[in-house]
Amino acid sequence: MDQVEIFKALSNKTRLQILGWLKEPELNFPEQPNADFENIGVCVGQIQLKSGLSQSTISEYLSILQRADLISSTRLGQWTYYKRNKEGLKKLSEIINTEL
Amino acid sequence: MDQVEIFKALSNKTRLQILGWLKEPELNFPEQPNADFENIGVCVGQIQLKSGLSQSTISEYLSILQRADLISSTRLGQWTYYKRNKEGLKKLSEIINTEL
DNA sequence: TTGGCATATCGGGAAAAGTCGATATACATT
DNA sequence: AATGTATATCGACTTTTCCCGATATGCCAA
Repeated sequence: MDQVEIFKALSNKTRLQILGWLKEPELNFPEQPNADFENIGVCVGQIQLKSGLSQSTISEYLSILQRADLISSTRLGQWTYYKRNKEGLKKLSEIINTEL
Repeated sequence: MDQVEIFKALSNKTRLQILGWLKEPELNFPEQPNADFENIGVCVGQIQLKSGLSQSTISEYLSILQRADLISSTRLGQWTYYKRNKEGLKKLSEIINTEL
């Protein structure tokens, strides 16, 4: 994954917020039946609702974050759940500490 | 400083390279008379030369990085020297570790 | 198998970023 | 004061990003 793409993914207010929300899903999203926040994540609809942006925009933003390895997704039935990707975030932290 | 602006500053290949070069100036730039790399930094002309981009572009890139608190500048005579800003980089690392 | 949701993808218009050459400014030397 | 050199700013053009509505796809229930 290109480093520039990681920073591009982070250079948007809404996308940064999404990552922040996913860090503490219990605080930022309503209770979810049949899907543990920690293991599975938060579904697209909830994230969209919270963001106030259109469905298509949020879907695209999530895929940008995923391509940058900052989040990962799980499909369950008709829902897609997204959660933080700890490895990707750790790698980013290392880039900053060792290369910049 | 807005977090988004920090990530925008980093979402460009050349600007990332500049930060990398400034991390180890002795390895990346020729000897400089009258200006210690550690204390004062590297002058704009050397950075431009190494980047291959135009003078105006590099001047602007350096000011983008400076506005994001990632580098700082010192004017000495007709030269402006830029160096890494450790505090800003540390703050960035903390943002990633605590907010994302 | 038809209809209804949830999500993804497509096409596009507006705004921002990338990058340049030309010009301005600031300082140093003669 | 005039010239030369280093850097900054301006104006313009091209490319990319933002964000939307419309449409497609995938899955489930009746």
